[in-house]
Amino acid sequence: MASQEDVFKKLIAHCKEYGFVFPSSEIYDGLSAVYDYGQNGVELKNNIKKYWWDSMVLLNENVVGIDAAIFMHPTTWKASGHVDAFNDPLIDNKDSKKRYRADVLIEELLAKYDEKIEKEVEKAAKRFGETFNADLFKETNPRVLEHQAKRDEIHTRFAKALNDNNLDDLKQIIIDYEIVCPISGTKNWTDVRQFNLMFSTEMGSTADGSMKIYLRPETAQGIFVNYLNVQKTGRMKIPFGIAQIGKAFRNEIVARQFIFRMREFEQMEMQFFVRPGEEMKWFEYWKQFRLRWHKALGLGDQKYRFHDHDKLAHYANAATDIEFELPFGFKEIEGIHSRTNFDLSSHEKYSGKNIKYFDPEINESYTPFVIETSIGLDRTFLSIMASSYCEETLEGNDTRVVLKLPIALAPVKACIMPLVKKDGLPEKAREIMDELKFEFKCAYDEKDSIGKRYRRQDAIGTPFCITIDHQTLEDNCVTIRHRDSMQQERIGIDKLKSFICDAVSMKKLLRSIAKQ
RNA sequence: GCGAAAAUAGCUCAGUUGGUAGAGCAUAACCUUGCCAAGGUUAGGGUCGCGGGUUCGAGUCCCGUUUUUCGCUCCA
Repeated sequence: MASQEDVFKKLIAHCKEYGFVFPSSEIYDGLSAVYDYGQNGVELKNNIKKYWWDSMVLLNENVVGIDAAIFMHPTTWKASGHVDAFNDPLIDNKDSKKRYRADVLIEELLAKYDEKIEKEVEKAAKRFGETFNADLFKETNPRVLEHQAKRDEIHTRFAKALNDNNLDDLKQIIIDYEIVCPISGTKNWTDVRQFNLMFSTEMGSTADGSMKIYLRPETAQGIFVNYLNVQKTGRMKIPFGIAQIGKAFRNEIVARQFIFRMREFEQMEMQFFVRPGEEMKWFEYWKQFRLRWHKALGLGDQKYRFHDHDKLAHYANAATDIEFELPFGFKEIEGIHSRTNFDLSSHEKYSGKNIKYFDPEINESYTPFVIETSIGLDRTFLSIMASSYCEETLEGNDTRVVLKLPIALAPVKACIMPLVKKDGLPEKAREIMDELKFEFKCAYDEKDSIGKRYRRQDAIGTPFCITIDHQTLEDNCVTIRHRDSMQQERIGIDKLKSFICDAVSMKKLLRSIAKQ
């Protein structure tokens, strides 16, 4: 039996070979952990987006959408805590494989010199008794002066390195003063690296007039800073939600596992604003709603599980992940967080603007609490691809690779093929295609044997193949061949459109989410 | 980031002690067959990931580098 690892490798190869996912800038050797979606990938991705968007915005009358810019005012990220939380110079010890803040290591060294000086002072104090003048001692004792000189020397270099943001100098200090790892006791250090997960760039073209801005590391803040705009212009009453789909960027130190962790990725987020004290009720509601969304895809209920967080982030008072079983184990696909009023309060503080909501029902003004549902689009894409990829052995030891994608999400819904490339069959096939192409994505194929053409469509997950044969010209019926069962049925051309429209519609999925 | 492995045509791979880059599949054209892939003829496609070095000569040996996969680490 093929190991899970092999399955994953095959899936990656399949994604490339059939135009789902390509490595970015491949002709230049690629760019680490950045991928492009191909002709089939983009269709699948767009369908996932539509499924999510419709489930949020159509099924919930108190949820509306926005599309905020990727660039935001830099203070946004101070308020959200992103700037302070992750802006440290880090260094790894290669032996213990432990990571330290370089500035903290140096500060500890300075503290050691302070300790040494204090010890000298204490010793002297004991010797001289009450007549001891500590300040005078510090200024004159050669050992203290030596320590002090060394300390000052380190401190000066340290301050300069920090001021210049010079990581090489920081490392040089660690090397020059022989700082060792507290665990391994060795001096085998990596270079010092700035560990800021946010990508930054300059806005404004003149050197002195420019401003450092960030590519958003999450889409949520675009919703928070707009919540009052939406509430007022949309006459929204709490509880209400704002949905958004968009790119976010994180400069991950280690980004791996294909499109599971990328530096540029897409999120589908909804922030739901509730009355303080009612957040747990809504947290539970959205947990169940979101799980129904996943399960409606029919990938297998046993592949999902909740994972509650023990350690909560600085903004949350409850958090759970929806995990999905990928070839490399159960992994987080979606997070559902009770974010309290951390973000809104913080934006209120930093902006100085009053963004409280006046609740007419209880005649009170308050900062709403927030329940967030945040799903990774690329991870969802991967989970769907991984569980749809299927190698089948058929009669006669024949094999086929088939992508059993949820029909509503398939990139191509139908492939129209004339049985032979003559006798007017191609013309008839084109005629049918010209009618269907207004309804859904169709493909046309007349090359190679019919069996070969079926296999090609199986590989990209096309649910229906429509074959036009000689009999079609007489009775106006075609053969529909089903992807999963490989069964065929005859159907009148006049019924074709409604048959496929019905089968590929997202309505069935949406209905099963709506009814509890 | 550390450690290990890998990189040759779109895909899967072969390439001997260093001696003129190959196969199958795929792609395109034409012919043939016609309901579950792999009939015939022909064509296109590779400075062997990239850069150095050793050598008369490097896909092959050495060094560096990039990318990918795995383990550890990290993941607001």
